Amino acid sequence: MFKKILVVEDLDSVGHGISMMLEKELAVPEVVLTKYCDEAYLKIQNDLQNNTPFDLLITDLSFKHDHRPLRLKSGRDLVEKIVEKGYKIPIIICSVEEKNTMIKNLTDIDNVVSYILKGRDGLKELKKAVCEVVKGNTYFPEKIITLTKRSPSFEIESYDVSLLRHLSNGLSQNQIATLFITKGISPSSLSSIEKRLNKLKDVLKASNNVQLVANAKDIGLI
Amino acid sequence: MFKKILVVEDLDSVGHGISMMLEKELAVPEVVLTKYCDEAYLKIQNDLQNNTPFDLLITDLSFKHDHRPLRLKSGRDLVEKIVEKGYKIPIIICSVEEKNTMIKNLTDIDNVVSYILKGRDGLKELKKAVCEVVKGNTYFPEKIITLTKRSPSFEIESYDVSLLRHLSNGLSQNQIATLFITKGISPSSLSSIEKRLNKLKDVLKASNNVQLVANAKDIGLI
DNA sequence: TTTGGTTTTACGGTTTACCGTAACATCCTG
DNA sequence: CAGGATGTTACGGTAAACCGTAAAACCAAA
Repeated sequence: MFKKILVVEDLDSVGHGISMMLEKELAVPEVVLTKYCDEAYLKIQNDLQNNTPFDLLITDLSFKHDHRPLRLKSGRDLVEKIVEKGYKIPIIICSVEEKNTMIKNLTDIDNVVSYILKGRDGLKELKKAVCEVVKGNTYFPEKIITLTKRSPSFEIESYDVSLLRHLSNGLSQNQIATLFITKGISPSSLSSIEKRLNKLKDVLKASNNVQLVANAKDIGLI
Repeated sequence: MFKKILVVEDLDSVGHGISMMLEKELAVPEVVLTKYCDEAYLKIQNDLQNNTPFDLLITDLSFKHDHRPLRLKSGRDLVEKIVEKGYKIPIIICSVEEKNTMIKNLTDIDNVVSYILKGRDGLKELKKAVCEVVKGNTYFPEKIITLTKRSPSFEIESYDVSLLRHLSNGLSQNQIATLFITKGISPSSLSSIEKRLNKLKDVLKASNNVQLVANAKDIGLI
């Protein structure tokens, strides 16, 4: 079994349930529980540098925001940060999120070895997932597979997602263009960004940027 | 302490956390856990007739629906059914639901002696609540009181919500203006709509309409 | 190297959003 | 009624989004 697992979950009731299961039922010697993604990222980074890395990350997706100013506001942000840094830690996502595009985007990531829907048997499913992952397998319940299969065949790349993200964060198309230029992301011209957004508007049936971002949020793309 | 508590919670991870807390920390001898409101109602009714009634009901509000056909689809239905029957069992509601009208409606009910927001310290709060309720008191956290008693400095009216809805549906400010004119909704001028949107941008910390709608979706306003 | 097709970029024009300022209307209070 | 406070509408200028078209750059195969 895993020796050291990090659980990221804001609701203490859920967090206790999960860590209890890991400790009592699966006899994991070290379970670390944190309620913030920022904190989780620091722990992962820290323990990696100290040569005592986590064997597994179990994370929720949506987190309540309180007084604290946060850099990583969701489990998705955390996962993307880990991928960006090239960390090889396996990740099990445990969420109530059922939007298929969101699930598809996440399960496409190599680190994400399992996606568990919080539900009436979520804890049982999570236990099964951990048992499979420790053997080097992935574990995706039937419901997750059907949800992702049914996803639209339009291929929306990470470029499109980042475009929508920047838009939803209040950047103008022009600002995104200059940002992409400085970051060396291509295409970066305003014209190309416009064209790409037009394609997205077509796919997501939106008539302007506002509706585009709204629809993207509705289907869990961002 | 209470002798017999019924916990109604569909997510097993949360349910385990709560019943564990009640049994281990508060030494409640009998904790019954159920995942369906219908089942909960039958148990309450049954044990009352058998002269072994529950001392307390702890219930969630929103429940996932699966294959089972349900008569009571939410915690609210359950509470209202109990009130309708005149059962005197005290009720603690434990939910993520933060909408003030919903909270206000529920906390006005006599049976509802506490409302706990599931959050980072939800379990701790629930423990406090049970300890107060057993003494015959009610327990409403500060946040609940502020949510019900006083509305925020800037009250977001249904007008604002409809404005945001129309925006998210792809209408331009101009189109919304003409729509409001035909519908007789006031204010309807483009200028007023702009002004109202500016206020909303201020409140929701958005720099343009795109971010405004994105943020409104994030906090569940639309 | 040439060719054809795709992607990226450039540009001009129209509409809409954005942001002041100010006039007009309404309501309440002294 | 006068006065102020608030709410609504009007207008003008700048920035950005929107929507064509077309040139330039890129790439793979002939």
